[in-house]
This record gives sequence, structure tokens and C-alpha cells, in this order.
Amino acid sequence: MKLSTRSRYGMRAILELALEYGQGPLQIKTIAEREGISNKYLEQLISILKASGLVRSIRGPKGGYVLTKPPHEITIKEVFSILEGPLSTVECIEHPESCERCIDCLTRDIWIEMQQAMLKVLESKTLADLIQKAKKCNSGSNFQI
Amino acid sequence: MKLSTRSRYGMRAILELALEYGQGPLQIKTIAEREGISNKYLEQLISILKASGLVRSIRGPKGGYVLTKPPHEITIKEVFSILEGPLSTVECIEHPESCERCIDCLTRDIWIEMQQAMLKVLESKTLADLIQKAKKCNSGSNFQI
DNA sequence: CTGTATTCCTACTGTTATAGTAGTATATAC
DNA sequence: GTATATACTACTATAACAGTAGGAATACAG
Repeated sequence: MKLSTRSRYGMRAILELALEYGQGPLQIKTIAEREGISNKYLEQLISILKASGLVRSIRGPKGGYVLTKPPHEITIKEVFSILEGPLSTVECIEHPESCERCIDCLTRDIWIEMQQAMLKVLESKTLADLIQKAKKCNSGSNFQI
Repeated sequence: MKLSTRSRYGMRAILELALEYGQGPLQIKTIAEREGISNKYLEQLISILKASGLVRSIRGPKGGYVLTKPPHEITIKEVFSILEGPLSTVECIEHPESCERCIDCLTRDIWIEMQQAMLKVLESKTLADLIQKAKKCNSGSNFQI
């Protein structure tokens, strides 16, 4: 059940964008530096976020990336599902026809319940909720995401 | 977040054992046939469960596998963690030293919360809970796990 | 109009995990 | 002693992960 770096790095990157929201574009190299992530790899991750429409790019000098919506309108679940791909823990949750014994499948219920518990947490938080906490910490010294 | 076949098949296998609990050993080939899983692959999965102590083997003719504890004493979480490996979604949950920015890591909190929600569901159910439901269904015609 | 800074795109690579298959060794009931 | 079961080890094909690398396209500053 380990999360991929794609999800972890991607989430950190979009949080950086959320912190910067309303203050102009943030560049990949800045994010990469702050987060200690490879420039080139991060580029790919952000392009996933961009393709999803959560993030918009500005090319050329002084370019970078910005959120297309304010942080309080973006749930963690949205971001996570974009980064992680389909969130179904088992195929037959979304495609019951993919398993002929689904109707009676005991295990299916438990996987569904597990998945829903997870998603409920992710749905309940927005980027704004997380960065609010960051800003509190920020009153201290060495704040990082 | 897709579950591996290891987890899914393994869970189904131990549920078959739970259904058979108290009625002598159940053989790999029987489980494999009922569940539509490769004999040889299932053998490996069950050996994982055996190594964990949840399952005991009986060799030779009329041999097979039995649970070492009654189904109501085995939680789904136990089984899942054995099959899936470490359940941490991120390294730093168990080893905070593995990430130098952990203290302030905003994302960490959300992963922890997500993981705990998941585990709470799995902890709350035992094999007995699941097979109880199976037995109800069994009054109908074509019951399967 | 030119140069530079940035994103954009595609392809390549090493490593690891998954999902098995195969063959042989070992124990035991009869 | 033999058939029937598990036990163990090794092998393989495929895919995903986690990057690296290089150059093309674009936009702005001057």
C-alpha cells in the first residue's frame, strides 16, 4: 500500500502552488528546489496536473504554473485521484461485470468499505485546509511543506 | 491504489478455510478450483499465510490447510497486512527519520489520516463476520466467495 | 528582431514488483 | 511402497516506477 512518489511529490508540488496562489506563477525549478525533487521528474508530474485542468502554465521568461481555482475549491481527493490514477482498490467496484462471482463476493464488500473510508478523508480536506496549517507553523522558523 | 492479486486471492483463500473451520483440512486444489486461481500460485500465497502462523498445514494424503485460530479471532487487518506487506502508505509514518522535513510535512498528516481510516475498517471485521454473511447467502442457490 | 528563459514533448533506462510457471524434494496415509 | 499431498527453489514475462536526457516550441525583454 505504499504511495508512489508520483502521488507524494505531486501533492507537495500542488501545495506549493496553493501557497503561492494569487501571487503570480511559480516555476518548476523553484518547486523542485524547495521540495528536493528532480527538476525533470517534477516537470512530468506537473504536466499530469496540468492535463487535468487543476493547473495552468505560463510559458517564457517569468512564466511558471498557477492553480486554476482557489485552494479552497480543490479537494485532496481530486489531486490524489489525478496523480494516483483510478482509485478503485478492485476492478469490480466500478466494473462489476469484470468478475462473474461479484454478486456473492464477500471480499468485495470489505474492499469497498475500506476504499470509501479512505476517500471520505480525502474528500473532507481542501488544499486551503492544509496550507492554513502551514501558515500557522510558518510563524516559527524553518517552515517547509 | 489497486490491490494486488496476492491480497485478493489470499483473502479469498483464507475465507474458504474459515468456512471449513472445524471440518478438517482443505486442500489447495480444492480452493484453487472453487476460486478459479492457479494451483501453483495459490500454493505460494497460502505459504505466506502459513509462515505468519494464521494457517497450519497437514502433509500427505487427506492433508491440506486449516486455520490455527477460530475465524472470529482473526481480523481482516491481520490477514491483509500479512498479504500486502507493510501497510504504511508513506515511509515516514513508521520511520520519521527517513524524511528530514517530516516535522513540518503537511502531506504526512493527510496520508496518516487516510491510512488510519482504512485500517479502522479492516480492524473492525473478523473472518467470522464475513462468513456469517456468506452463510446467509448460502440459503440461496449458487453461493461463491 | 534577437536572445534567453521557460514550458512542452518524446524517448530512453535501470530497478523493482507482480503474477505467475516449472520442477523436484519431502512427508504421510493407506 | 506407492499415491497423494505439501514444501521449496528457481525461473520468466510483463508492467509500473522513478527517474534521465535532449531538443522543440513559445513568449517575453531588450
